[in-house]
Formats: sequence, C-alpha cells, structure tokens
Amino acid sequence: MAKAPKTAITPTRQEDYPEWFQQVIRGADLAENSPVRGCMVIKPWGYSLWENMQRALDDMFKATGHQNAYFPLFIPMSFLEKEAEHVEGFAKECAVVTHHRLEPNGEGGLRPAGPLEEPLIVRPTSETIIGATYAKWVQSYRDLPILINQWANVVRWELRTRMFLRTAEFLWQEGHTVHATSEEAMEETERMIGVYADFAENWMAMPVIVGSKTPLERFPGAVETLAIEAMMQDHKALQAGTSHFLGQNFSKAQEIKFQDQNGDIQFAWTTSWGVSTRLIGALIMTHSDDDGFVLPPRLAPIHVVLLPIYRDEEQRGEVIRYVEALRDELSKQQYAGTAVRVEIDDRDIRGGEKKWYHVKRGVPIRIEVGPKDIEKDSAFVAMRTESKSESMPRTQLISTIGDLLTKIQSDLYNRALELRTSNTVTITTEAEFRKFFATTTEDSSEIHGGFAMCHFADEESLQPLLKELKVTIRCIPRDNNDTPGTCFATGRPAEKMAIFAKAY
RNA sequence: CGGGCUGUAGCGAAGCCUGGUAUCGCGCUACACUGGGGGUGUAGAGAUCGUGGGUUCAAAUCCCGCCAGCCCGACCA
Repeated sequence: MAKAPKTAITPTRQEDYPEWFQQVIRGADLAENSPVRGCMVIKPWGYSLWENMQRALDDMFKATGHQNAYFPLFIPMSFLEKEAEHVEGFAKECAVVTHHRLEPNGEGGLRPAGPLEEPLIVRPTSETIIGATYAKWVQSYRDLPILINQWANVVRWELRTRMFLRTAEFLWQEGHTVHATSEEAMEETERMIGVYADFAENWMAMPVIVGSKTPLERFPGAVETLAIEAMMQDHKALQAGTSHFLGQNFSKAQEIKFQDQNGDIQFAWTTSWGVSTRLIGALIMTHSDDDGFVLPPRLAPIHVVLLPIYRDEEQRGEVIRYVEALRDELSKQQYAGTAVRVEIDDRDIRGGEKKWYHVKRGVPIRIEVGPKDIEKDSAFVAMRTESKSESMPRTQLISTIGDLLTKIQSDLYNRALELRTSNTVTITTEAEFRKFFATTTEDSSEIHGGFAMCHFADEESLQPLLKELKVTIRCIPRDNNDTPGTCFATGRPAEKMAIFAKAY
C-alpha cells in the first residue's frame, strides 16, 4: 500500500500558511487563476457557495426593506472627480477605458481605435454613478428614503492580489441609501453592519467584532465607517464587511437635494455598505484545516454526501437502491429551515480517493453504506469536524441528521471563537505591545501575535510604531468599550480601546 | 512599482552551474489483480522546455528583453 500523506493538504498551516491557503482553494476546487492578471475563475463549487451567501444576504436585505437594482459598469471620469477624498482614495487603482473600437494593426494583430471624448472608469465602487442617478430621483422628502442594493462586479487594479482576498475584479453587493436626516442615515449604517455581523456569525459561523474605523482607516469620503473584523487562523485580522455613513459629502458633491416639509432645500444624507467574495477567503481561513476546506452547514452547497460501497454489479444494485431510499428520506428532513441537501457519489473511482475528494471540498457529513451496513440497517457517519466515523442505525441517522448539522455549525463557531479569545490580549505598555507583535523570523507570514486591545489617545502619533511593526488599528469595538484608560504608547488619557492587529 | 524565488506533459518536479535535442512521480487510457478505502501490476497516450530575440555547428541549459505566478516591501475601499 502506498503511503498517503499525513494530511490531505501540503503544506500544513503551521509550515506555510499562505501556501496552505492556496492549496485549500485548489484542493476544494473553489477557484483558479485565470490568464488575466489578478483575476480568478470561480469554479462551480466555489460559485455555488457564493450563491448560497448571496441568497442568505439578499433575503436579509429584503427583510430590512431594500430592493435590488442595477447601475452601469462604466463611470465617466468626471463623476469620480467630484468628491475630493474619494478621488484620492481610488484614483490609483482604477482601470480606465480610453477607446471604443479595435482595428487591424497591419501586422496581423489589433490596436485600439476610436478614442473616447471622456475616458470611462470601470467602477471600483459605485457611489458616484449611483449618486448621480439618485440626484435625479430625489426632489421631495416624500421621495426618501431610497433603499437600494446592487449585486455587481467591481475592479480595483491592486498591485498585489490573492485569490478571494484581494483580486483585481471581484463580486460583491453594494447598498446605497439616501435619507432625509442624519439620524436616519446613521441608523441605517448601524442596521446594515448588524446584518453583516448576523450573517458572519450565524451563517458563516465566524465570530466578528463590530466597531468603527479610525479616521485614517476610513472609506474615502465617509464620515464614519463601521466594520466587522474577524481573526483568521494565523491570528491576522480580516475586514469582512463595511457600512459607511457618508454624511452629506456625496450628496453635496452630486447635488442630491430635496425640499423638506418646511419648503427648505436640503442636502440628503447617504450611506453605503458592502461585502464581497472576500467572505469566501474569510470562510477558508476561519474553518479549514490541514485536510482542506471545511464548510459551515448553513452555507454548504451539499450537506451530506452518500458514498455507496460495493464489490460487483450484483451488490451495486442492492446498495444503490438502499442509498437512494436513504437519500430520499434524508432529503425530507429539515435543517435550519431548509431541506437537507443530499447527494449520492456513485462515480467509478476508488473509495479512498472519493472520501478525500469530499473531505477536501469540506462537505459537512459523509455517509458510507456497504452491504454489511445494509444487513444491520445502519450506515457509517463521518462529520467533517471530527476525525472518527461511527456506525449509526438508519432510523437514528434520519432523525438526528438535522442535529448533527446543527452541532457542526456550532462547533465551528465555538472553535473559531476560542481561537480568537485565546489570542486576544489587553496591552497597556509599549514594551508589551512590541513583544506581542515581534516576529521571530524574517518571514512576516509566520503565525504569531493576534488581537491587542489597547487604549490609545491619538492615531497620528502611533503611525511610526505601527508602521515599524506592520500593525494596523482594525477598529474601535462598539461593545464593552466604555472604560477610559491611558494610552499604551503615550500614557495620555484615552476614552476608548481599539483592536490592533496585523491584517490582510 | 522595488527585492527575492519560480515558470519543463493535466498537476508536481528533476535536468540548467559543467550546451549535444527531455526524465521521474501523480493523474489520464486499456487490461488484469484487488476491494470499507487516496492499493498492485502490465501496456500505452500525452511536451513546439512561459515568450521574443541573441551567442553557437548545436540552447531547456549561456546572454538580453518581455509576460505570468508566488512570497516580501510599498499600496490597499
């Protein structure tokens, strides 16, 4: 017998975390690099996961009163120039369309022809184009609020890309709302970060910290940026979603004005909020192990895979009949408000290979059924989160399948929360701070550090230290953060604590 | 955009220093043996060695340019 590697994924997380991440994606067949620089091909398994995320989020958006719409991919360059901070933030990473036609170049190739009067920007985000449209839609306070979301792709010409975490083109949703008052817009901003936190924790099984960004970390043009931050297994932070209170910055730039009850003309208050395919990267780095991807059941394209085991055609008939009946019964069971999603894998490949195929793809539950099990009217059940499988009577299996999925979902959440808790420390001095983030090798991708909760007085003065240690302020947590203290670096009085961490 | 590493069959690699026209593992195809486990054997298919140029009788190998990927840095809503 040939020896199988100790883990299905090489290298392990401990050995080389960034490479492990790539290999999990490959092993699970989620996506691959494309011929286009920085852009990925999302494969069916990865895309069906994204569809499940979309569906859950979309339902939550609808439940909070939003509607979907669609706006153009191209933005006239002049639109982007209107809000100064916004230009500053995005100009560097915009893809620009300057021509509208190709013609033969005389050497068998093609060259751009037909220069555009005004270059078009491929949207890096749609505040400007949507704002320009809203300006036409809003005249009266009776037109407000506008609560719209769009599912779209955006392009940011990032210098360094990583699959799912930072790609040049990515899929996302962006909500853009307009309100008559500051209070109402701020409420919306809070409501949507709440939706994201709910989704992250209850669907992705990923604990997140809700907080606000410091001025230097804010969205360009925003008055306030709320974010959810999660800890990955290498103890780095990942920003998983943001909700921005844009104040009147964009409405002034784009003239979104309305007449209020008193007949006065006012600028409206806007918000925007988004999550992207980066959530898949977050999912991978939160739950996956050295055997590959691990899917939280609520988002898994398949909950249960049935693996029939037989030697010959005669056995096959019997086993398949049994397995199909089992599939039908399991499919009638409910988990988290939906029917249990079951598939039979009867491909003609070796059993071991088949098993690892599903392990690497993260299917929550594998059920193996062979002639011996059928005699006992039972099946072998293996949960992706446990190393052992156990024999279980069919009737028990059917009645507990929902509970098993529930257990996997909560185990994943608890495991992730435990990792975050045990790698979060409160730090009160610069010496401790330096020690916490010190690297032991040249390789800054090694696993170390975590979240440091620190009182701080002034963001600007910390920059040299943060730059030196490659640490950023992730957010000022919203909850349990009312006790004043002294700044860990300057000793000056400080109102709030922030999370400091290395980040993606 | 700077530094480092890399690009050879679908995938992973050896060969490159010391030029002579391509090797191994996995996978794939067929057959046989196996059968609660990514097994064994036999036979096969599959590569203009990332790309363009140069040096040479001869280039995967040496030289130059370009492209792409990964890691680090800068940048990052």
